[in-house]
Amino acid sequence: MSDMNRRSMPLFSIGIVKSLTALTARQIRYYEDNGLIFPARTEGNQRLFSFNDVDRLLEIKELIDKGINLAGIKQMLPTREKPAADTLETPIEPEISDKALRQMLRQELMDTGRLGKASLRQGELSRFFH
Amino acid sequence: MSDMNRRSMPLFSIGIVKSLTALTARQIRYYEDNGLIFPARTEGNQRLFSFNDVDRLLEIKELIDKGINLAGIKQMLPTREKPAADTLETPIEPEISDKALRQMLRQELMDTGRLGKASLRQGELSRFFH
DNA sequence: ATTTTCGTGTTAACTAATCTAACATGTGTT
DNA sequence: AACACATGTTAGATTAGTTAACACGAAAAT
Repeated sequence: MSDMNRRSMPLFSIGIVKSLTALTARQIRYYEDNGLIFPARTEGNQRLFSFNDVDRLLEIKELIDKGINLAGIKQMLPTREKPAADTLETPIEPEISDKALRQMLRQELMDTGRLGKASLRQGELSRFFH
Repeated sequence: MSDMNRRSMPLFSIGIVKSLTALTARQIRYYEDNGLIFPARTEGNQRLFSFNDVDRLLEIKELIDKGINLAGIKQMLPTREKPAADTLETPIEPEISDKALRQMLRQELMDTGRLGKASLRQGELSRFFH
Protein backbone atom coordinates (compact mmCIF):
# COMPACT_ATOMS: atom_id res chain seq x y z
CA MET A 1 0.00 0.00 0.00
CA SER A 2 2.40 2.66 1.18
CA ASP A 3 3.71 3.50 -2.24
CA MET A 4 7.38 3.91 -1.53
CA ASN A 5 9.21 1.70 -3.95
CA ARG A 6 12.42 2.55 -5.65
CA ARG A 7 10.76 4.08 -8.65
CA SER A 8 8.97 6.67 -6.60
CA MET A 9 11.84 7.55 -4.31
CA PRO A 10 12.86 11.19 -4.61
CA LEU A 11 16.49 11.00 -5.63
CA PHE A 12 17.47 13.40 -8.36
CA SER A 13 18.12 17.11 -8.37
CA ILE A 14 16.85 19.15 -11.25
CA GLY A 15 20.36 19.45 -12.62
CA ILE A 16 20.63 15.71 -13.02
CA VAL A 17 17.17 15.49 -14.52
CA LYS A 18 18.15 18.12 -17.05
CA SER A 19 21.02 16.00 -18.22
CA LEU A 20 19.01 12.80 -18.18
CA THR A 21 16.18 14.22 -20.22
CA ALA A 22 17.81 17.00 -22.23
CA LEU A 23 15.03 19.27 -21.09
CA THR A 24 15.73 22.73 -19.72
CA ALA A 25 15.02 23.61 -16.11
CA ARG A 26 12.45 26.04 -17.44
CA GLN A 27 10.61 23.27 -19.24
CA ILE A 28 10.68 20.93 -16.28
CA ARG A 29 9.29 23.57 -13.96
CA TYR A 30 6.70 24.60 -16.49
CA TYR A 31 5.47 21.03 -16.81
CA GLU A 32 5.18 20.89 -13.07
CA ASP A 33 3.24 24.15 -13.02
CA ASN A 34 0.86 22.57 -15.47
CA GLY A 35 0.30 19.46 -13.43
CA LEU A 36 2.22 16.98 -15.53
CA ILE A 37 4.70 15.97 -12.84
CA PHE A 38 4.81 16.27 -9.07
CA PRO A 39 8.39 16.13 -7.86
CA ALA A 40 8.96 15.97 -4.12
CA ARG A 41 10.77 18.73 -2.31
CA THR A 42 13.64 18.91 0.12
CA GLU A 43 13.26 20.71 3.42
CA GLY A 44 14.73 23.70 1.66
CA ASN A 45 12.11 23.53 -1.08
CA GLN A 46 14.31 22.19 -3.83
CA ARG A 47 12.82 19.69 -6.23
CA LEU A 48 13.67 16.03 -5.95
CA PHE A 49 12.68 13.76 -8.82
CA SER A 50 12.07 10.04 -8.77
CA PHE A 51 12.68 7.50 -11.51
CA ASN A 52 8.98 7.75 -12.22
CA ASP A 53 9.30 11.48 -12.68
CA VAL A 54 12.24 11.14 -15.05
CA ASP A 55 10.46 8.43 -16.96
CA ARG A 56 7.41 10.60 -17.26
CA LEU A 57 9.44 13.56 -18.43
CA LEU A 58 10.96 11.42 -21.16
CA GLU A 59 7.49 10.46 -22.29
CA ILE A 60 6.44 14.08 -22.25
CA LYS A 61 9.45 14.97 -24.32
CA GLU A 62 8.57 12.39 -26.93
CA LEU A 63 5.04 13.66 -27.19
CA ILE A 64 6.22 17.25 -27.35
CA ASP A 65 8.50 16.26 -30.19
CA LYS A 66 5.48 14.84 -31.97
CA GLY A 67 3.83 18.22 -31.79
CA ILE A 68 1.31 17.43 -29.11
CA ASN A 69 0.60 20.26 -26.72
CA LEU A 70 0.55 20.06 -22.96
CA ALA A 71 -3.21 19.80 -22.72
CA GLY A 72 -3.13 16.78 -24.97
CA ILE A 73 -0.25 15.22 -23.11
CA LYS A 74 -2.04 15.72 -19.84
CA GLN A 75 -4.92 13.70 -21.19
CA MET A 76 -2.77 10.95 -22.59
CA LEU A 77 -0.42 10.29 -19.70
CA PRO A 78 -1.88 8.20 -16.90
CA THR A 79 -2.75 10.64 -14.17
CA ARG A 80 -0.55 9.49 -11.37
CA GLU A 81 -0.72 11.02 -7.90
CA LYS A 82 -3.84 10.13 -5.99
CA PRO A 83 -2.79 11.76 -2.75
CA ALA A 84 -4.88 11.61 0.41
CA ALA A 85 -7.70 9.06 0.62
CA ASP A 86 -5.48 6.21 1.78
CA THR A 87 -3.42 8.38 4.04
CA LEU A 88 -5.83 7.62 6.83
CA GLU A 89 -6.01 3.88 7.15
CA THR A 90 -2.33 3.15 6.84
CA PRO A 91 -2.18 -0.21 8.61
CA ILE A 92 0.55 0.75 11.05
CA GLU A 93 3.84 0.33 9.23
CA PRO A 94 5.61 -2.80 10.43
CA GLU A 95 8.80 -1.38 11.91
CA ILE A 96 11.96 -2.50 10.19
CA SER A 97 15.30 -2.28 11.85
CA ASP A 98 17.67 0.24 10.44
CA LYS A 99 20.14 -2.47 9.65
CA ALA A 100 17.60 -4.55 7.77
CA LEU A 101 16.57 -1.44 5.89
CA ARG A 102 20.10 -0.77 4.74
CA GLN A 103 20.54 -4.36 3.77
CA MET A 104 17.44 -4.25 1.62
CA LEU A 105 18.54 -1.07 -0.05
CA ARG A 106 21.94 -2.54 -0.68
CA GLN A 107 20.42 -5.61 -2.26
CA GLU A 108 18.25 -3.53 -4.51
CA LEU A 109 21.13 -1.40 -5.61
CA MET A 110 23.03 -4.57 -6.41
CA ASP A 111 20.19 -5.71 -8.58
CA THR A 112 20.03 -2.43 -10.33
CA GLY A 113 23.07 -2.83 -12.53
CA ARG A 114 22.00 -4.92 -15.43
CA LEU A 115 22.93 -2.89 -18.47
CA GLY A 116 26.02 -4.41 -19.95
CA LYS A 117 26.96 -2.34 -22.92
CA ALA A 118 27.93 1.25 -23.15
CA SER A 119 24.59 2.94 -23.18
CA LEU A 120 25.38 6.60 -23.20
CA ARG A 121 27.03 8.44 -25.99
CA GLN A 122 30.32 9.98 -25.01
CA GLY A 123 29.84 13.62 -24.23
CA GLU A 124 26.35 13.21 -23.00
CA LEU A 125 27.45 13.32 -19.41
CA SER A 126 30.79 14.87 -20.07
CA ARG A 127 29.90 17.89 -18.04
CA PHE A 128 30.20 15.71 -14.97
CA PHE A 129 33.82 14.87 -15.47
CA HIS A 130 36.33 17.60 -14.99
CA MET B 1 34.44 -1.26 -22.81
CA SER B 2 33.50 2.33 -22.13
CA ASP B 3 32.23 1.61 -18.66
CA MET B 4 29.19 3.80 -18.56
CA ASN B 5 26.34 1.65 -17.42
CA ARG B 6 23.60 2.72 -15.16
CA ARG B 7 25.36 1.60 -12.02
CA SER B 8 28.28 3.87 -12.65
CA MET B 9 26.36 6.90 -13.82
CA PRO B 10 26.92 9.91 -11.55
CA LEU B 11 23.45 10.75 -10.35
CA PHE B 12 23.21 11.55 -6.68
CA SER B 13 24.15 14.60 -4.69
CA ILE B 14 25.77 14.14 -1.34
CA GLY B 15 22.55 15.12 0.40
CA ILE B 16 20.73 12.19 -1.16
CA VAL B 17 23.57 9.84 -0.40
CA LYS B 18 23.47 10.92 3.21
CA SER B 19 19.85 9.91 3.47
CA LEU B 20 20.34 6.69 1.54
CA THR B 21 23.23 5.54 3.66
CA ALA B 22 22.67 7.28 6.99
CA LEU B 23 26.25 8.41 6.87
CA THR B 24 27.23 12.00 7.58
CA ALA B 25 28.70 14.23 4.90
CA ARG B 26 31.86 14.26 6.95
CA GLN B 27 32.11 10.51 6.84
CA ILE B 28 31.46 10.30 3.13
CA ARG B 29 34.10 12.89 2.35
CA TYR B 30 36.55 11.26 4.70
CA TYR B 31 36.13 7.93 2.99
CA GLU B 32 36.80 9.63 -0.29
CA ASP B 33 39.90 11.30 1.11
CA ASN B 34 41.11 7.84 2.08
CA GLY B 35 40.57 6.35 -1.32
CA LEU B 36 37.55 4.20 -0.59
CA ILE B 37 35.23 5.87 -3.09
CA PHE B 38 35.71 8.07 -6.12
CA PRO B 39 32.58 10.08 -6.79
CA ALA B 40 32.47 12.11 -9.98
CA ARG B 41 32.21 15.88 -9.88
CA THR B 42 30.01 18.45 -11.50
CA GLU B 43 31.53 21.33 -13.40
CA GLY B 44 31.20 23.29 -10.19
CA ASN B 45 33.15 20.66 -8.28
CA GLN B 46 30.26 19.16 -6.37
CA ARG B 47 30.26 15.43 -5.81
CA LEU B 48 28.02 13.18 -7.83
CA PHE B 49 27.61 9.59 -6.67
CA SER B 50 26.63 6.57 -8.70
CA PHE B 51 24.69 3.51 -7.62
CA ASN B 52 28.04 1.80 -7.32
CA ASP B 53 29.23 4.49 -4.97
CA VAL B 54 26.16 4.23 -2.79
CA ASP B 55 26.39 0.50 -2.78
CA ARG B 56 29.99 0.69 -1.77
CA LEU B 57 29.25 3.15 0.99
CA LEU B 58 26.67 0.78 2.39
CA GLU B 59 29.24 -1.98 2.43
CA ILE B 60 31.70 0.32 4.14
CA LYS B 61 29.10 1.18 6.71
CA GLU B 62 28.48 -2.45 7.49
CA LEU B 63 32.17 -3.13 7.94
CA ILE B 64 32.59 -0.05 10.08
CA ASP B 65 29.76 -1.29 12.26
CA LYS B 66 31.67 -4.52 12.65
CA GLY B 67 34.59 -2.60 14.04
CA ILE B 68 36.86 -2.86 11.04
CA ASN B 69 38.99 0.18 10.41
CA LEU B 70 39.39 1.96 7.09
CA ALA B 71 42.70 0.33 6.28
CA GLY B 72 41.10 -3.07 6.65
CA ILE B 73 38.07 -2.08 4.64
CA LYS B 74 40.28 -0.74 1.90
CA GLN B 75 41.87 -4.16 1.62
CA MET B 76 38.63 -6.05 1.66
CA LEU B 77 36.61 -4.05 -0.82
CA PRO B 78 37.39 -4.78 -4.47
CA THR B 79 39.56 -1.93 -5.61
CA ARG B 80 37.52 -0.40 -8.33
CA GLU B 81 38.81 2.45 -10.46
CA LYS B 82 41.42 1.43 -12.95
CA PRO B 83 41.51 4.73 -14.79
CA ALA B 84 43.62 5.38 -17.83
CA ALA B 85 45.10 2.38 -19.69
CA ASP B 86 42.04 1.77 -21.86
CA THR B 87 41.41 5.44 -22.44
CA LEU B 88 43.58 5.27 -25.50
CA GLU B 89 42.25 2.57 -27.73
CA THR B 90 38.58 3.40 -27.38
CA PRO B 91 37.27 1.87 -30.62
CA ILE B 92 35.45 4.97 -31.79
CA GLU B 93 32.12 5.03 -30.02
CA PRO B 94 29.38 4.01 -32.39
CA GLU B 95 27.29 7.15 -32.52
CA ILE B 96 23.78 6.74 -31.25
CA SER B 97 21.07 9.18 -32.15
CA ASP B 98 19.82 11.34 -29.37
CA LYS B 99 16.37 9.91 -29.81
CA ALA B 100 17.56 6.33 -29.56
CA LEU B 101 19.54 7.29 -26.51
CA ARG B 102 16.51 8.68 -24.78
CA GLN B 103 14.50 5.66 -25.73
CA MET B 104 17.07 3.35 -24.20
CA LEU B 105 17.19 5.37 -21.03
CA ARG B 106 13.43 5.34 -20.86
CA GLN B 107 13.36 1.59 -21.24
CA GLU B 108 15.90 1.12 -18.53
CA LEU B 109 14.05 3.33 -16.17
CA MET B 110 10.94 1.32 -16.88
CA ASP B 111 12.78 -1.83 -15.97
CA THR B 112 14.07 -0.31 -12.81
CA GLY B 113 10.88 -0.51 -10.80
CA ARG B 114 10.64 -4.00 -9.51
CA LEU B 115 10.27 -3.61 -5.80
CA GLY B 116 6.66 -4.21 -4.95
CA LYS B 117 6.26 -3.81 -1.24
CA ALA B 118 6.85 -0.86 0.96
CA SER B 119 10.57 -1.00 1.46
CA LEU B 120 11.37 2.07 3.45
CA ARG B 121 10.35 2.74 6.96
CA GLN B 122 8.11 5.73 7.36
CA GLY B 123 10.14 8.70 8.47
CA GLU B 124 13.28 7.54 6.80
CA LEU B 125 12.76 9.86 3.89
CA SER B 126 10.24 12.08 5.56
CA ARG B 127 12.52 15.04 5.20
CA PHE B 128 11.73 14.99 1.52
CA PHE B 129 8.04 15.56 1.91
CA HIS B 130 6.96 18.95 3.11
C1' DA C 1 52.37 6.51 30.42
C1' DT C 2 52.85 9.69 26.99
C1' DT C 3 52.38 10.64 22.25
C1' DT C 4 50.20 9.73 17.70
C1' DT C 5 46.95 8.34 14.76
C1' DC C 6 42.17 7.51 13.58
C1' DG C 7 37.52 8.74 12.78
C1' DT C 8 34.20 12.08 13.44
C1' DG C 9 32.01 16.58 14.91
C1' DT C 10 31.76 21.45 14.27
C1' DT C 11 32.52 25.89 12.36
C1' DA C 12 33.62 29.59 9.03
C1' DA C 13 33.91 31.51 4.59
C1' DC C 14 33.01 30.68 -0.04
C1' DT C 15 30.89 28.92 -4.36
C1' DA C 16 27.46 26.28 -6.88
C1' DA C 17 22.85 25.07 -7.54
C1' DT C 18 18.24 25.97 -7.23
C1' DC C 19 14.14 28.84 -6.27
C1' DT C 20 10.40 32.27 -7.55
C1' DA C 21 8.83 35.99 -10.12
C1' DA C 22 8.97 38.95 -13.82
C1' DC C 23 9.43 40.30 -18.44
C1' DA C 24 10.51 39.00 -23.48
C1' DT C 25 9.35 36.55 -27.67
C1' DG C 26 8.11 33.62 -31.58
C1' DT C 27 4.42 30.65 -33.15
C1' DG C 28 -0.06 29.41 -33.43
C1' DT C 29 -5.20 30.52 -32.37
C1' DT C 30 -9.27 33.13 -32.07
C1' DA D 1 -5.02 42.49 -34.14
C1' DA D 2 -5.15 40.37 -29.79
C1' DC D 3 -4.36 36.40 -27.12
C1' DA D 4 -2.55 32.10 -25.41
C1' DC D 5 1.18 28.79 -25.46
C1' DA D 6 5.79 27.29 -24.58
C1' DT D 7 10.18 28.68 -23.75
C1' DG D 8 14.19 31.94 -22.99
C1' DT D 9 16.40 35.12 -19.99
C1' DT D 10 17.37 37.77 -16.01
C1' DA D 11 17.56 39.33 -11.14
C1' DG D 12 17.61 38.57 -6.37
C1' DA D 13 17.12 35.49 -2.68
C1' DT D 14 17.85 30.98 -0.49
C1' DT D 15 19.60 26.27 -0.03
C1' DA D 16 23.14 22.99 -0.65
C1' DG D 17 27.66 21.87 -1.19
C1' DT D 18 32.92 22.93 -0.94
C1' DT D 19 37.51 23.13 1.51
C1' DA D 20 40.14 24.02 5.48
C1' DA D 21 40.81 24.34 10.13
C1' DC D 22 40.41 23.16 14.88
C1' DA D 23 38.56 19.93 18.61
C1' DC D 24 38.36 15.60 20.80
C1' DG D 25 37.69 10.91 22.53
C1' DA D 26 39.25 6.26 21.62
C1' DA D 27 42.60 3.30 19.97
C1' DA D 28 47.37 2.33 18.69
C1' DA D 29 52.19 3.10 18.86
C1' DT D 30 56.14 4.47 21.15
